[in-house]
Amino acid sequence: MATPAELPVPAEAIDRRARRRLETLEEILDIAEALLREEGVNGLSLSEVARRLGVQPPSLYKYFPSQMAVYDALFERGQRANTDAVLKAIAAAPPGLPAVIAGLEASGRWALANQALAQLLFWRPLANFEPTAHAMEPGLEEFAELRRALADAVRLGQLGPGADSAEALHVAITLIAGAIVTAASNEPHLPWGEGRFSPLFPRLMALLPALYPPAQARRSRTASTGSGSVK
Amino acid sequence: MATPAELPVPAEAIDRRARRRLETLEEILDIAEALLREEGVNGLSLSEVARRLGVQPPSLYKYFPSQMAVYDALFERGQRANTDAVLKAIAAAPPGLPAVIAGLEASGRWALANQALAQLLFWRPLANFEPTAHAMEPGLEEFAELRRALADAVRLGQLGPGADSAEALHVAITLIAGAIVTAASNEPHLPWGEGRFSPLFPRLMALLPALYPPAQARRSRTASTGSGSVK
DNA sequence: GTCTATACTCCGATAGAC
DNA sequence: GTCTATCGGAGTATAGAC
Repeated sequence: MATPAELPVPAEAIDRRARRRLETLEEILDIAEALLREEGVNGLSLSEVARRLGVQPPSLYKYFPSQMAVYDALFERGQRANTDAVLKAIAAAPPGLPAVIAGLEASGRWALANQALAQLLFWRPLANFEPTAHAMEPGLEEFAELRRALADAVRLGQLGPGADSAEALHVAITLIAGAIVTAASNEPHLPWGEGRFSPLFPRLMALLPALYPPAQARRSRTASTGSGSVK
Repeated sequence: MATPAELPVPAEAIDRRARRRLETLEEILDIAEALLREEGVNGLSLSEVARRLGVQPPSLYKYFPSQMAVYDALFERGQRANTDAVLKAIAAAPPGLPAVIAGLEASGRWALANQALAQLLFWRPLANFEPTAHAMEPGLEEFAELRRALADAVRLGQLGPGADSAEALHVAITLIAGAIVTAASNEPHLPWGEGRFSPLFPRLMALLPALYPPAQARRSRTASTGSGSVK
């Protein structure tokens, strides 16, 4: 099991060791994530992680220098998972506005299904915890991809030129964030699509063309009565 | 200082004692609120409260039966403060849609200025804490008042008849909640009105007439080109 | 209604042997 | 990279004297 110290260590063994180390890192984060799910966003205890991993607490410090480093890794993991859900939904939807809507909805579904991690990402429930720039990166990628989808929507004539802007991205994010936080605070046990709040999401998305009306819509709206009503 | 036990206690003394007790209760909550502000929503420690109050921790149990009871009182206090801000803004604004907007904006200002309390109200960052119905009551009052203001807006022709509904109230709440949570998570140190998110609030409010267009707007919109754009 | 004393559990983190 | 041992606290809550 242990490599005798006096023998030269073959390169494969180093790889194996590195791989094993990565596996342990992931295992620690799996346990930490489960703990957050069970105990709430402030429920991470390194002692409990060690207990579940079957090691003594000091051993964890070979993998993470502090509790906050674990939180930071969880933050990055959450950003990664949320971003993956969004990118996947965007890729699967027709380009343009449908992709924007699909991406935002995927973010909402993910957040309600992972509320403790979502709180870590979307608010700041822990004093003295500031995510590192590295942990934030997936979120930037998500923002960039949503903005690309908005630009597609402008190109396709689904939204007006103003939608190709940082402001439009922020509006879209505000709409999904509102749906998430109202659902989570008022109906934390209901999944996306049930209750009084998350079902409003399609109506909120219909507001994007109202805020950034495409040229055709402007013309057609003046030609027909009552089309000013959104959905 | 202490009333001798063998003497009959005058009624004023009982009142004084009750008043003094209420004062202490408020003082405890003041300290607890300050602690939340300093340490985050999960930073309430009864030992620290006792330290700052200048008593020993066990003494606090004469006022609150448990830590969760303190959290519940803080929850109610937050609801009360937020609701007061909203009601005051509604009362000071012209009735109808301006009152709705003023009320929601007041809620946003309060939330950004009291983020730890706001997290307690608007998300569920603490495992094993469920606010009591009593602590929720001010929130219900706020919802009812906002809905009255929406009904006024319908009566005044500022919004269409659909705005006199629970759904419209939920939409309005979703919009302000989105503004709050995006500002708090992305720019926690900026006050309301600065940064990339809370300044979008007026544009979001302009979406209410887009969702629930009043009769006149429908007519005037068909008569003029380009007015389909919101704001 | 205050205190002392205490029971009990828990935590994050470090030193140093192996 | 694991462990034991330990530091140096933290905390909530209760019992009981005064």
